[in-house]
Amino acid sequence: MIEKYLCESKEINLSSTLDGGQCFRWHQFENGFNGVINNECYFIFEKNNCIYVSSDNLNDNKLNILNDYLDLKFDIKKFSSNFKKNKYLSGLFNKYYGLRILKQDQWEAMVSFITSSVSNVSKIKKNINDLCLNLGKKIGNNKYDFTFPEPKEILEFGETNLRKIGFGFRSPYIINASKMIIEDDNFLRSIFDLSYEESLLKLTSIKGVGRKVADCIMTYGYHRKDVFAVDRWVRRGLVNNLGYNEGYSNDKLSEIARSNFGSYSSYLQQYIFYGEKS
DNA sequence: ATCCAGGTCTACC
DNA sequence: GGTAGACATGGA
Repeated sequence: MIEKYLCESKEINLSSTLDGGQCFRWHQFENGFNGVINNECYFIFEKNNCIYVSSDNLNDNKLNILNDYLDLKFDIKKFSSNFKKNKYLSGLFNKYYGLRILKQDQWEAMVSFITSSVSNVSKIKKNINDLCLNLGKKIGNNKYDFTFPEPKEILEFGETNLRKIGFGFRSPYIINASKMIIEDDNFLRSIFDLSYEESLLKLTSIKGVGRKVADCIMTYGYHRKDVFAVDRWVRRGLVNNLGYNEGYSNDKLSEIARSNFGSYSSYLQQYIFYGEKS
């Protein structure tokens, strides 16, 4: 295990970022979190006001991957300075400074957010980790060091077994998504090249993916910053604290917020979500 | 116990 | 284009 410096502690808040509802398989251990990126295990931790990472064969390439995954190049200070006039938003930035949006794997994000519908973070975590424990390959010594299963592996596991491990009515959606990805091996990759509207259309062609889930997939899996996912929590923030019309549907609110905030959308949404939940 | 959870689909107006 | 009801399950 090699250990390397990543950044100062103030640059990233590990618990709100790695365990704040945008991803579901980083696990707290002592002063940090264990997790998997690109089928490799990492431990990210805090020590002496700095963030470090340890991992096997931690070379420059893996360090770059990690910097990218954690979105460390994103300038939170510059971003948040655009909203100093707004009491609610500047309050969120003061309170949760260091919360970042992770650049996650597309397939994992897709399955995770199909699973998220009418669920809660602790149950989504249970579902997603059970899926990996049952179907993933063991790649490390910690309890949750498993790969995320490929579409083929999930398809072979089948709807009945997904129901058995607690995915409920989302089970057929995940099976169907697996089929679509297998039948069109360019499906996931192609979305990187599409406009927002085209991406939305393509993602919502998957059963179980509506606008909200599609927005989450684009935000966390495709790393788009011009996306404003509106769920029941973000809705509360928009309506109660930013003066948005209570009569509007979540879809409409998402559309309006997105046009108001442009490339600031995803990060604003993340701070609002975290703030409303806390 | 009863309610609620990062919604979506279907059927129908 | 908008909306009741159904949908599985587990945590609080």
